[in-house]
Amino acid sequence: MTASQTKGISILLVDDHPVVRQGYRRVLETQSDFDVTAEAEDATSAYAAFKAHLPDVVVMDISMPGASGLEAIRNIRLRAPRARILVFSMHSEAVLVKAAFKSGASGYVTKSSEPMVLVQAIRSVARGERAMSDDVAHVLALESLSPSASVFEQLGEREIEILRQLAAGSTQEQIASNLNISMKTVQNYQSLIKTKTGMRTDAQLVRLAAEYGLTSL
Amino acid sequence: MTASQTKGISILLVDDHPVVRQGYRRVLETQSDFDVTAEAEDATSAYAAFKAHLPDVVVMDISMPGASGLEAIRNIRLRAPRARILVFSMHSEAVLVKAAFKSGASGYVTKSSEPMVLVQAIRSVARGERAMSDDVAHVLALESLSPSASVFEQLGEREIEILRQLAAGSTQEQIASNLNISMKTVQNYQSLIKTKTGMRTDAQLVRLAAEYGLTSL
DNA sequence: CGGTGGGCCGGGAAATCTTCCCGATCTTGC
DNA sequence: GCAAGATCGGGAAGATTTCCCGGCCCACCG
Repeated sequence: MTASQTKGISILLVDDHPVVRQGYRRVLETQSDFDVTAEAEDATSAYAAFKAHLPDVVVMDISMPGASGLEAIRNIRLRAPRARILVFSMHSEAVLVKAAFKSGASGYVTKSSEPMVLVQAIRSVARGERAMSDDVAHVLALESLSPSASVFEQLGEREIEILRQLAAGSTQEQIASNLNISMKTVQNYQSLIKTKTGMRTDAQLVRLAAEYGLTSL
Repeated sequence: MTASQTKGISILLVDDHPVVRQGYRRVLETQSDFDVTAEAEDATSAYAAFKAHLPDVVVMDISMPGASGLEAIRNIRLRAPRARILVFSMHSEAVLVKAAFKSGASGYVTKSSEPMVLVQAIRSVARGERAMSDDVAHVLALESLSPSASVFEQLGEREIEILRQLAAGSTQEQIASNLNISMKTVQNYQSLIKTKTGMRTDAQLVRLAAEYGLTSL
């Protein structure tokens, strides 16, 4: 049923910036066996687009407003376990990379990579392999060696997402609404995050998050 | 000497992400009177590229690693006061926008804008006009209405010092001790600072302070 | 299987922090 | 002297934080 059976690789682009999507297209259309069949601009519409087009590979930025990109990945993989998702992100911090793979991503390429790195990575994941850019591999490799786990190591995915939104300046109410949980739960997580990381104030959390690239600032 | 005299608008692209630069190119090359003559990938090389090509318009992302994009703007305008610089950013916070214009930018367009918005903005700044995307205008307009004209200038010395320590991660208790005042006073200041600046959470205060260079981070 | 551990979700209650009110002092400038 | 404004803090109501608890689901293991 997918377009991949006979010839090219069909691709769904997910990014909230139109111009960046244009950039994907420009790079990808130089490859005759690539076919960009759809685009989506947020996590929620990503699954709809996936269902409608059943692309061979989803190329996705995970730092999008609102719902987490990680959740979108899980969402897609839940209903389509054979989906191949390639994360294309500004950040290469180990926490994020590991979270992405754990959520079901097949590859991870940073936006600072040369365009051809993205192209090669797409081919790899389309073949069912894992792929990542050099810088990501470097980060992961170092991470796997050091027994000194980063502060984030001990944070669950939910905790990381809440920390990210907190650091971005969202109020508890907004976070609760974004994640469809109660404010009480947000408060409990916030408190838990502080004890786990050893931070005492919200301000320290912001700085911690910024240090690890969780927020742009 | 520049290429603009007779026909098209020559453009220098500055962004640290190759793929994003491809996106610029793709959009801009649809315009027959545009001519993307150079690219740069960081703030420091931006001036060199400007000097070498003397483009009519510089399209620049200001959130780049290392040196501040704002500094690059100032750098260019210092030696070439007639340079036209259009900021193209992910963020539209009033502080950033104002800082950009203050540094010498001629326009400000967010990356979430439709591509044609960027195109029109480039034409505007090439004509010597100011230009910005709707969302940026919205933010600035609201800002100009609020009694907090400059958000920051209206803070007293004591308020700024407390904001600085807060943003640095100090607890109320530490601040009170440092300044030899009661915690209650610190709390009152903190509250006052929020209302004056329009920030709602501590996290937003940290980001505000960081954007103004109040804290290193 | 059933048990165990972990992540996720929230209630309860006391402690703490925030907000918005108020008055006090002190300096500055007219 | 007097007004303005910066600094300092109390009081009280409301919101947040902390720490405790139990329930749910899922993955792993004996």
